[in-house]
Amino acid sequence: MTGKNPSERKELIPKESFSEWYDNVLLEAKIADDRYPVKGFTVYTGWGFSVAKRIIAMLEEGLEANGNEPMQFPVVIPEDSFKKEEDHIEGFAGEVFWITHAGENELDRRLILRPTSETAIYPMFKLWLRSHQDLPIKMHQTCNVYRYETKATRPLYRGREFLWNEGHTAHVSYEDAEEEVKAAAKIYRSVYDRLGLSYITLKRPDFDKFAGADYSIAFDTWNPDGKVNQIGTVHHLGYNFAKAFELTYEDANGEQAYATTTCYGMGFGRTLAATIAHHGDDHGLVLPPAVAPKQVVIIPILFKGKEEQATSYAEELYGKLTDAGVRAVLDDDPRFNPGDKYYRWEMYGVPLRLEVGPKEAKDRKATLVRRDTFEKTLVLESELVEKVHELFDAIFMNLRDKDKAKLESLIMDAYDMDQLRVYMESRMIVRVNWCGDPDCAFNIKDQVSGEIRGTRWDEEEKPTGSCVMCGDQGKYVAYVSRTY
RNA sequence: GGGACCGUGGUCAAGCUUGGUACGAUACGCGGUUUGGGUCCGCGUGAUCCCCGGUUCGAAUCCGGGCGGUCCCA
Repeated sequence: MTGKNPSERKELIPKESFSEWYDNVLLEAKIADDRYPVKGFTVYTGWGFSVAKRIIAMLEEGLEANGNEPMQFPVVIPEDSFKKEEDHIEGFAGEVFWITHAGENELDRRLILRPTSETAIYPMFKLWLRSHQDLPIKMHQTCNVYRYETKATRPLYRGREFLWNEGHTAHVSYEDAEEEVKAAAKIYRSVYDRLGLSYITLKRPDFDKFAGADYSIAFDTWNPDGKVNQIGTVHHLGYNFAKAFELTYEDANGEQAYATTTCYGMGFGRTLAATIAHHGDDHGLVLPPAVAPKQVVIIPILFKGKEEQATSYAEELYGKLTDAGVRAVLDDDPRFNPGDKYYRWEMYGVPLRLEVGPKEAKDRKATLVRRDTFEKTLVLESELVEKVHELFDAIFMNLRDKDKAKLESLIMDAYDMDQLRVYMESRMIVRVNWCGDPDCAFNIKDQVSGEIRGTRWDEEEKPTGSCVMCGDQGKYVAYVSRTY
């Protein structure tokens, strides 16, 4: 695409070339701009952040319905708080940003930029917690966290600063916390479901759980490049943090007892990336109507001398849709041709295009074009709003169903290492029998280009043979994949 | 951690071997023309060729060092 031939328009980048496609879409659809002059830090731009905000709102609404209060904790954490829980330090120490100076002076007490907020939150929980009547404590916050990633960074998938929502809760009993884990998982799933994203819910193997957790649940979703994208995690922290931070309360019998805690996080960059990467096509984004900043774009087709009919009719329809609560935009810019506008709004992934020309104006009709299938429907003005909503539903269901079918087509079963290797080479998500021995997991990681991500959490899968690695009795059905 | 590649207008780029301050496209702005799938034409804006040093009359180009970025493998 050197543009040597001026008559040749910019070619669309096929989605098969995912990397190139993705970089192009981020910029063209104003999702994010990766040219910020610090590696691993990305600017969210207008369209992308508008979508992100809608995802954030969905999640926050769910969490608050669950009783999580919204809060905002500071971004800095003192060194001594950060170092209270051993496993936690070990897991994160290598990737924290330190604040060591203020002005010209070295700080007596060094600070870190939160890589996650447990160690910021628990000292406050300790102050707030006196009796069992104070429990549960449930909060959430949407904020940026900082991790000095050493692996290759990629906009929205892996940055050194990323936007997420984290929930933190403290409970009377281990079982209560376990219920909270389930509740959080349900809220997360409902967000992914509304985005039409398919995913697998895995319990991470012990060697890959959150630093300081009893166990970790993760939502892994497919990606066109064959890696899986972890879009959310929920952790039962047992008593690990409660003991380290002395989260105690007086129980009903007047005895001091330790609370038990959970935490969970959803990365909005990755969730947004999944939405883009799953549903997008050669023409650009395809957004689920629920999160599209604009749901319908109205394009008047103007003929010389007849502009007025199309324009005023288009304005009328715009008002009608807006009144009905549809997020519509009227693109009546006279400088561009309809074709130019079609390409542009397709790149933005607007679910429906409404074309109104002299024909429609005369007949009081409208032509609706679906972004996902490009299918055209001619509707009467009187049934426009109703039809628009029907099409939104149809688009959503189509995206969701295609997504599900895609995930299913990527999951393969392998019964020996050769088979596993072959499937990994073709970038599948592979189900294997596993004895549960971490050594076998490490050997698998060593021998193929993927790793054990975990076992199904939401449903039980019974092993069907011997461990793919060592040949001993299989105890679990594990999922192996490439990863970000 | 190991390896490969790359830094030239906002973006994509030619030029680099064989040194002479940069071909284009796209984007953006203005004017006109057109408008049911990227209309065409004209004019214009926009580049310390990543940085520092060296060689040279002269460096985007050659040499040394640095910084930044991308990708692949563990």
